[in-house]
Amino acid sequence: MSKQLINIANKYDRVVVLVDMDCFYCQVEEKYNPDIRGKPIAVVQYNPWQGGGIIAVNYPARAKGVTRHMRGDEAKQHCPEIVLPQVPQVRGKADISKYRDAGKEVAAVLQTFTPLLERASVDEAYMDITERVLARLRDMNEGKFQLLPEKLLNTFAVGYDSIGEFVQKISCDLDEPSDSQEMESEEDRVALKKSDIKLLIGASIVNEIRDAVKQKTGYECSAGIAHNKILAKLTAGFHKPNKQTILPLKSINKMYETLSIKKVKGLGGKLGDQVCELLKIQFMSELAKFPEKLLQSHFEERMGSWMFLIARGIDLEAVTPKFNSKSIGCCKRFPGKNAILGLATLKHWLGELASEIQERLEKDMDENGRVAKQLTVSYAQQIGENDVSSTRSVPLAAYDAERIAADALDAIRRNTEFFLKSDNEVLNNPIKFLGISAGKFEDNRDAKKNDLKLMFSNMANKAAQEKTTINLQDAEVVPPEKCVEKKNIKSFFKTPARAQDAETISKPKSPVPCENDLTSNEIPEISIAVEENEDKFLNDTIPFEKAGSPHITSTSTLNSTETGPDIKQESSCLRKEDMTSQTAREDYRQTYAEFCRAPDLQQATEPCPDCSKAIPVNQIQSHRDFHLALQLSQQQREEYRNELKSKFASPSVKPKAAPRPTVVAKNTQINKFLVTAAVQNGPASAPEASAPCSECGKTIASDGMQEHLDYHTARKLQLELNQMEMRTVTSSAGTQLRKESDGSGSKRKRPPASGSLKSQPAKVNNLNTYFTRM
DNA sequence: CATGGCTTTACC
DNA sequence: GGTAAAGC
Repeated sequence: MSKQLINIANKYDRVVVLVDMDCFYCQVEEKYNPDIRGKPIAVVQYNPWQGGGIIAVNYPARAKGVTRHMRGDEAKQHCPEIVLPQVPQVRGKADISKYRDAGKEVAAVLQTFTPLLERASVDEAYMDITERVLARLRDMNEGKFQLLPEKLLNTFAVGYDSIGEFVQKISCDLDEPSDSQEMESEEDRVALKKSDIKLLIGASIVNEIRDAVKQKTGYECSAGIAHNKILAKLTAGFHKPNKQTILPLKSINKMYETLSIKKVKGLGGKLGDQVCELLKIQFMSELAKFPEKLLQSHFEERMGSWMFLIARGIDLEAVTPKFNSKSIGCCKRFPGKNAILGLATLKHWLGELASEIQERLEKDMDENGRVAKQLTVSYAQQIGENDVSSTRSVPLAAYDAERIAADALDAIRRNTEFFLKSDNEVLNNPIKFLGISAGKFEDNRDAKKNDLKLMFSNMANKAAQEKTTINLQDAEVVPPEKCVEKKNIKSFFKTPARAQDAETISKPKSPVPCENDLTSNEIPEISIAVEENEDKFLNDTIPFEKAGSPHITSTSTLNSTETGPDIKQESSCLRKEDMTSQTAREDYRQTYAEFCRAPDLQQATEPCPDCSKAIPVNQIQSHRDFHLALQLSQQQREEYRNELKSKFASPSVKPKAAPRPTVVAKNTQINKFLVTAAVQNGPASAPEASAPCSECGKTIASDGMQEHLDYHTARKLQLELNQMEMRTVTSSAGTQLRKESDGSGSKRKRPPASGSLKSQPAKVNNLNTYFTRM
């Protein structure tokens, strides 16, 4: 289920808006602390190092030269009177729920204007307002609506000095059919003009949207108005704050001439660098000189097509309704000497993260009637010089912090063969980053509520989606029945046996009204869309056993196999005190053994004959193998074959550390693989260290690593050879296969947004009187 | 050690 | 499923 695309025939038919809150975190702070309104403000994140990291700067502060990427102290130098509100700190980490809630509040207002709202981040949302534009156009033609100048306050048009100039130009076009210098057909000219009119009307609607946001939430925002998402996003940045910008079709080419490729969303990172370097270009206009095939050959097939189109101002990605995020997670870094060294510390932070997750998941269940089914834990370990990150997923059994923490720990431990040093309390490899996230949400509303009406409504919606129409009626969906029997649901998912759970259940919930209620009545013809509605409803009939089916993981093995009951007890003891006292939490380190422990003794080494570096004696053999492998990588392709064959013939390389059954050749370049191997297992490796295998992710003791990697190398070589042979023999079959898997989901067509301008002769002359007045 | 803490997406 | 990249 990749991105929904619209039909290319409709590439200019939509009116797409990107609403972007101006320095949002600062606005939130200003709203709740009127004393600081209008002053220079930068929101900083807790870290006391040099005054904390700045994550948002308001415009008065920007005027003084304060930027992101500054620390609080530096900001003070530029602007001594600056106010530096702190992101709240809960459970020893930043807590941004304040801003999340504020973002939701804004999105709820936006949603009253169209169900085609796609939240892109906490402070950004795309809207497809095509339907509203067409409706207004009809009203104008019927004389029910007049586009007055005040509807276009704070509006700009790319390529024009003022919006008035743009309006003037549109009306001139209307009057003078002969636009000499361009070789356009009459039909093209009319279409172009109509697209401008739609954008202009769109701008008037966006002004109303922004007014509503300001009036209902107090927040200001900027917006870009264009025919697609990429351009809307780009355009929103042209005039800020509290302004809006139109991108007329005809201005795209001129704008592209000076627009750096790296400004385009998706090309701002390494890919953009690659594009610029490989093609020796810098601006978007230059990108249009390359044929699609060439772009596809340099990059991925899909990416090449995307680039080809966006170089022409075309982006077919649909605005897909989305209000809630698909995953809920939190994480924390432990840089430098903050690295987690001991099991007890690890448990501590997993507990904190899990606790936050539980809280947010419960809130999410209340608000959205859904439950997460998957838990993903990610972590980065320091191994030698570099940090190696991994993620592992397990079923999410219950919204229970202790269970989540235990399962997360279990997942880490299961993935790491030499997790602990011999004393069973100090980690072999320090942890520099920890994250827990929950996803794979399933609907959790009572099956009883799935009455026929709801079913029908959603099936109709599904059918409509398959027909891939967008209009308001079709997008209309019964809003999620929130707050339905949540207690029952909750008690089902919890194991009441646990004392903590009982507590949570009895904890009174504040009777928060559904946020949609606040605004949904304002504009009666629009109702609220449910995110990803189709398939989920079909699953609603599945009985609860499935949803709540106990995931029998080894909480018990956790106690028995590893550390024994002591640490677990210590940890839970500590937790209870932690919850009550902030200072107790800060002192957690004092109680942990690993902080009082002497470092391990160094192991005996011997110089390597090849590189003369000191290598632990028990690793010298594999280290020399490593040199051998490097040599091998420098030889020619033909030699790989021979090398491979001899390698397989010899029994010295065999899969000793049992690999996963589904090892796939990831890097087609063998050199790349060998380089990675060198970095991870090179001479820098600490004695007794273990490392995750760069290929299968499994943690392997360093002295066994080389053999393990050799195994992968051999396997890769074999796979590559196989692929080479396959390609030469059956190259056509390969392409067929790719097409088949690509074509099904991704290129779903969508017919024109109903009633494109072509089908409706716009009585543009009515506009004329207004236009000339501007 | 030094933006940090998010979230999403595409690819393998 | 896991990783890397991207962007706010």
